[in-house]
Amino acid sequence: MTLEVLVDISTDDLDRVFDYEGEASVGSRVLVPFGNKTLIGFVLAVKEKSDFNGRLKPIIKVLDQPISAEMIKLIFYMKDKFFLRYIDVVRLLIPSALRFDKSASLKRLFLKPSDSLSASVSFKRAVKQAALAESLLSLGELSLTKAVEEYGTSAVNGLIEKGYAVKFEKELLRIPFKDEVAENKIVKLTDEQKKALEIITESEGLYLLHGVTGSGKTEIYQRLIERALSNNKTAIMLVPEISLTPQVLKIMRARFGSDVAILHSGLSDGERFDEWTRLKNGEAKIAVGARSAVFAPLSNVGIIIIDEEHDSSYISDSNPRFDTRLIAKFRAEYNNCSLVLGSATPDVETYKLADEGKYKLVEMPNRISGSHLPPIEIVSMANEIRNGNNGIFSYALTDALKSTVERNEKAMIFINRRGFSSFIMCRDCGYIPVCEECDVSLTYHKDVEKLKCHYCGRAYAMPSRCPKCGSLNIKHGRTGTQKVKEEIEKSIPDAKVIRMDNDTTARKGSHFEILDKFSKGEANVLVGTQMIAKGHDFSDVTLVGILDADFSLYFDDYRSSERTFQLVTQVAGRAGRADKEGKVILQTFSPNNYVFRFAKNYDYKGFYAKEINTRLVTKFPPFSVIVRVLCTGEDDKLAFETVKNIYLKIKELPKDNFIYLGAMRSPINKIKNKIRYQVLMRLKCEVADETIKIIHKIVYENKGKTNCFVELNPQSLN
DNA sequence: AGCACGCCGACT
DNA sequence: GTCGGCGTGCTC
Repeated sequence: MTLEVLVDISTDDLDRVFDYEGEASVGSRVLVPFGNKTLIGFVLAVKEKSDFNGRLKPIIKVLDQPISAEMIKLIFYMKDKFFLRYIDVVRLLIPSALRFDKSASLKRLFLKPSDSLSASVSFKRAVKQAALAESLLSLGELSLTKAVEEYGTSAVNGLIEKGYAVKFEKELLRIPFKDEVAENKIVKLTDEQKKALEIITESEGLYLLHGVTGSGKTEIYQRLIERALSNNKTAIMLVPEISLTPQVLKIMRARFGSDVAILHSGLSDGERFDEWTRLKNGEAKIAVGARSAVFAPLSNVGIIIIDEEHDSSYISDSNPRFDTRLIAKFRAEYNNCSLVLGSATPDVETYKLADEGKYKLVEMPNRISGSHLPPIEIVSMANEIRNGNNGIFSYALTDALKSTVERNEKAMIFINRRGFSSFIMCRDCGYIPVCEECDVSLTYHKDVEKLKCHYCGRAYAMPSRCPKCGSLNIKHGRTGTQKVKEEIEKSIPDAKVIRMDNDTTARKGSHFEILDKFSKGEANVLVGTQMIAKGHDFSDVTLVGILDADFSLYFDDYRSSERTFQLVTQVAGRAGRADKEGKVILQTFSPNNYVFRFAKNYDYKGFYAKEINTRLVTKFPPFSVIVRVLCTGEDDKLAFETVKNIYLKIKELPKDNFIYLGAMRSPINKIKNKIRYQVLMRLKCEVADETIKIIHKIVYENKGKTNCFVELNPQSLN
């Protein structure tokens, strides 16, 4: 038989199948001779006869069959939809262990005591060896890695040399967090939850579950998973990477035990392989994880859930670029099961789909505890300055912090810090310069002392005084967590402040340590960036402070209003769960902005109505598609020639397809010594699909040696 | 991705 | 004369 084999090398030239002679089924992993070396390949199709003009080489051997029929279809779908290389998709589908380990065996080395070892053996001065011998005797065996970790290589080798211990191989699948089990609380559903569940289980389809923080969405998810399992099916549940905390995992383990397999970026290759294998061979039936878990090797999927559906981590913005939600939709359709997107603040684009009836909208507007969402107090920072307060904290927030600490309760202070470019704002009137063409706020570029629009590239002179009120107090800059911590400690000596941001969580696991300290009460004020916004439930947080709420509001992104609304809602939801009422203080220079007006009332629908109208008028997504072709390279001239060619070719397309089309230096025009040019455009929806196809083709044909990539609705335009 | 083939400069 | 630079092309 002739096999169409995809070879495990990621280049454009090799992004096609090669014919081989052999017997293997579709989805097999095979070893093939390629050129003068041997490579791992994947059988994508089988046929009787090859039309290759030459003699076919036979495959060397069939290794296993890691790719299911569904996944084969998914490969073609993703290639077509996201313009990816076949092999890059395959690499998403299989654990990396299958790409290197020749036999990818599940065997691992263990250590066990030999017959000559007994408790009476004396080790004299070899303390470590004695300790190792003791634990071997009491435990019977120890994995080699663990033995080395705890007792050191010399002790392990010493014991083996003396003949007291022997190495042996054993099959083992590691189960992450298997010991971390919380108690499984059986809860009674509220009427609202019952109703939501009823709607979702009525028929297979696409659902948007819009429920406020604390409305009990997790319980709904678990019931849906239970239902799938009892129908002898499997389940996939996706959560944003940062909310994939031990808490979440414990809850799932408590409910479903070892039926759960966890897939996320923190796993080692071995752990990932193990979890993948348990899903593949049916030992585990539920895949829980970040976006890559959407590729879980499950068959007969009964439910797919995406929690915090609006989270930007579901869109991969590098290397293989894809939208997890579309893949989930593909799998749901293939398996004829439901897809449930859950959020308190859905993506505006998703909500529009629900509005149009493409997703069935299920609503849970109330908290299960019956408690209210915490009231949000909006403080005008311009007013504070007028009243003589030039600090980071408003009087109101300082007072609230003091009394929270006095009452022995906890507070969270949230600093908004997205991206690394900054905008300019008048500290007196709140004026923000925007682009005359695009109506998005301008970004300050220190290197050239200019303000730039990231959507059209236009540059403006940096004003020395506010064009609106004439104030000289117009500036940029931001506050870090360190500074905030010091300020609090200075004004409230009793506060025990802990901070959490990229700097303090660089080390693996430090994330959890910080949250643990805060949870146990070793600290009573948590200062942090985005990462404190999600998922963590601390029962006794009664105050949430949001500093600089504007920072993301004027971020140079058409989604900045949406992001800010989501952020404020999410952060506010951290206050006052369980029995204690909480409150939120939001500091801003634009207290009258509609985002805050709607956020104050937790009025998502009101916000949506306003926002979708703005998008319609300004012709931003979902009423257009933004496409960016980014070309980078060390050779300025070459990169410039490339963008120029690509731009001119794109310009030949019907003018009517574009709302905007331009070529320019990228706003940050050099990264790691590589020059960056870009072609930026906004396409009309009706022609977007076909135009994007053509653009990909143009880029492919013209890029030469320049690095080029096409981004759709990019998260950032740096 | 590798690796062979191939055509011009500096060298024991 | 030759060794070797890496540009171009091919891999079923």
